[in-house]
Amino acid sequence: MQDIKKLDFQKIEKKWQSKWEKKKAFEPKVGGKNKYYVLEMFPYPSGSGLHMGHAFNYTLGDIYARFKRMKGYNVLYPMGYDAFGLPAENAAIKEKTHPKKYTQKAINNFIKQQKSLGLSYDWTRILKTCDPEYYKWNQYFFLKFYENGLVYRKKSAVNYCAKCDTVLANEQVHDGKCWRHSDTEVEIKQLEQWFINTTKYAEELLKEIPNLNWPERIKSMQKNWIGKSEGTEITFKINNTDWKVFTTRPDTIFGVTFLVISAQHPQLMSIVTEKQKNHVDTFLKMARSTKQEEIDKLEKEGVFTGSYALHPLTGEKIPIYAGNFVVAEYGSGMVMAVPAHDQRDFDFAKKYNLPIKQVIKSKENSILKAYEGSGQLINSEGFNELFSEEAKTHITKALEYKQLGKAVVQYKLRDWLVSRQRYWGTPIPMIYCKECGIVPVEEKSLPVKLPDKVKFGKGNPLTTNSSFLKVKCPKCNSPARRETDTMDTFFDSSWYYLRFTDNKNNKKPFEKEKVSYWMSVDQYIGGAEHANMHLIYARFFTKALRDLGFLSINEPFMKLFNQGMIHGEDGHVMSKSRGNVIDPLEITKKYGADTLRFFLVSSASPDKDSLWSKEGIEGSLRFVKKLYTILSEIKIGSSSVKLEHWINKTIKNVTSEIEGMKYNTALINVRRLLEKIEEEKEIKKSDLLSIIKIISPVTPHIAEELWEKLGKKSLVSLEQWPKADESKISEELEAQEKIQHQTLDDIKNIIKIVQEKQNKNPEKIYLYAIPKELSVYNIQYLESKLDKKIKIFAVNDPNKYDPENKSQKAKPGKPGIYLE
RNA sequence: GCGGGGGUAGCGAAGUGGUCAAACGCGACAGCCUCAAGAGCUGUUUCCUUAGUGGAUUCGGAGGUUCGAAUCCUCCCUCCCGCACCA
Repeated sequence: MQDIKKLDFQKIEKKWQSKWEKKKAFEPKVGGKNKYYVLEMFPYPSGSGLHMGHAFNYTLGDIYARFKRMKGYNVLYPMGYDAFGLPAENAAIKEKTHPKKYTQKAINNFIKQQKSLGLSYDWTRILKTCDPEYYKWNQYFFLKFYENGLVYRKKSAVNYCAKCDTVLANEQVHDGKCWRHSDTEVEIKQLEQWFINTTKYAEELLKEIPNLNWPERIKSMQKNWIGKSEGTEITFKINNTDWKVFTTRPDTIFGVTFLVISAQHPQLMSIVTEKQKNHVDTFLKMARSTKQEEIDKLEKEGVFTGSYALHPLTGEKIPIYAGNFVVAEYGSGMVMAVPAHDQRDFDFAKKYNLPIKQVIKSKENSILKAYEGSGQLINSEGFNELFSEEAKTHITKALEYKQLGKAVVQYKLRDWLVSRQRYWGTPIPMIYCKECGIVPVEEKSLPVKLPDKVKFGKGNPLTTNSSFLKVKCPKCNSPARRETDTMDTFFDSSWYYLRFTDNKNNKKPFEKEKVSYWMSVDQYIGGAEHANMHLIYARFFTKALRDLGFLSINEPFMKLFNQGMIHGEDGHVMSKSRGNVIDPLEITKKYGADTLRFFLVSSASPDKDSLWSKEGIEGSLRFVKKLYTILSEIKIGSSSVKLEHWINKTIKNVTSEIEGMKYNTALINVRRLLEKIEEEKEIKKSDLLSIIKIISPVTPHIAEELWEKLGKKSLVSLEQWPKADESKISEELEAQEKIQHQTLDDIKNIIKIVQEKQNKNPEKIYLYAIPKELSVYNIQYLESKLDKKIKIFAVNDPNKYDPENKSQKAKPGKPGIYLE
């Protein structure tokens, strides 16, 4: 019996999945007022297939898409594959196959698994970024960016991962290590690379954050990443050349007693004197060999360069040190040190016996610590008595007047390094000509196709294909060399949501009309790990494309939802090495897709982490079966007033809870409703249909099956979401129901006590209600629950049977009770 | 250090000023069903007390506001996540 039921679910799922596809149920067209775009972060198709996190992510989106569709929206809900990338290339090499083959196989597997979950994607809009039809537009945008000064090539200190064998963007370095290899220190190399001018949009990226309906933590992460600080850029003369220094505390300028230049500063050697050269070299050797982990605990160290700078306001000679604690890439890589008012400078000064000059009044006259707060200026000729805030302005103005400084804004955000020395990515459409220099590929020659035939081994595989490598210069026709670097795959994922709106267009990346209709994405769903990567790049792209006339929106994703993580039964993150991985496909086979979907969204609020549990999935199976059984077996007739109350109340609650993505509590309401239905003999058909509708986003397969069983020819997935009839909701009725339950509990309690204490087994029950409430008690219900005879009297009934005068105990909402 | 989010009954998890000893699930226990097991069904699940009552103690800890606090305020402890010598 068990097994047959399980098999039924399997069959039902297959049946409806193919019906949805045949009937093109989920393929929207441009048009209509209420568009709604639901999107999950598209997956990287790994060879190991879908994991539970994917299943969870897509279930969340699917429920939402189905709900919005039934609410009458024209819903765009597409799926694609972030198919380029290093892991595929490496995996393919390992398996001695081609990345293209490897990826295609992985994608096919993903599609199969996603379909088996019953996800309502518009499969005609599918896209994969490794398709030339897609990456052609990557190249096109790259050229457009180049034309508009948003792409440039520059030699600079870049991050390099030896395991990836390529350079990385700043965002891909986590804690000094490669984002893919947490055991690999990133090396700093001086290389010439392609950059995208993301910092041009730093201010706008920051400014718009408060307007986004995103989780706070993602917003704060982006804010920190962009890292705006306002301050003053001050010029110090060193050997008659200008050196700039950035500070947020120009009010402390009279407290500067030395300067510190970063040990990694490219021009460091130019200010090191002959005499100090040896010292500096020794120091650099030591500083360079320091590992990232040690930097945390590292003491501030430095060495005198031998040079002095002139103080811009006092003209004093200020010694310059090279230091290990100054970040080369931020500001100008050199800082002015004010030991009295900056703890780091203080530590440094103490260590090397440098003077400490107080310029801000502080309450405590401590010499153990720097006073970092603001206050009234002292020892600052011409600015004494001023408070920090006004002093900042005045001093900056004074510097501006002397042309030795200006107010500036600094960001931590760096330009996006996009070139990668790897094969499996979009070729960068550039050509190097000996005569003409860097020449962009002409638009009509796009796409620059990734050649299949390359040798994998050391270095960039693209250099091994000479017919790819050797080209003619588009300008002068002389022999030239093609760029062999490919693009960071985050380039691909920065605009895929736009391509979904018009994925088959082979003349343009997308039609403006279509993109204007569908964008922005109304609900985006994905993990938090992309806060400072994909989500920043995509925002940048949208703004850049807007300014190039492709779009008219400012932000790609208005609402963002971060799902929690599904942990293994042991409480740890699911991982192969821990052996706690649960494969969604296996679960679907064993318990059915509806059960898996139900389980994933019922155990906890979807934004929180939750635990996989065998008992949990089995509990979900029990419920889904029960749901199906009860709804398919209940007699069609009329609904009681009580049932109507519960149905409408449930519709009302479930609607608002799904809207707010509180699927877990929505399902609790459904559970309660089912209990109420169980207590009934029959139900009105239209009520039953409404119930099937509200369960259909979460358990779509059994919903369709039940819908069909009731003689419906349509798809419930495309039906109108029911509206709660407020007039049927009666809190009074619910209160009365509570009284029944309370009375039932009371009687049971008394029976128990009587049985235990008096060893009697009462057979008859007498209730004494206050006259007004006589009709509130449902004697039939109570009798059926207790399997005993019950008589009810009004407390003032002169003929009542009440040997122990229990009627005196009666209160509103509580009858007197006598048993015998 | 900075920023964000948590700590609720055996476990998971709702609840953000009264209707809260606190939904729901899981587990556990008891009963029914059954030859038996599972499934299913019914009930119990902070403690004491009790013919349905009354009381005590609970929502990380300590204080406070309030007629009233899991919910608001202050301080502290603790866990998770992100950034981190950014001048």
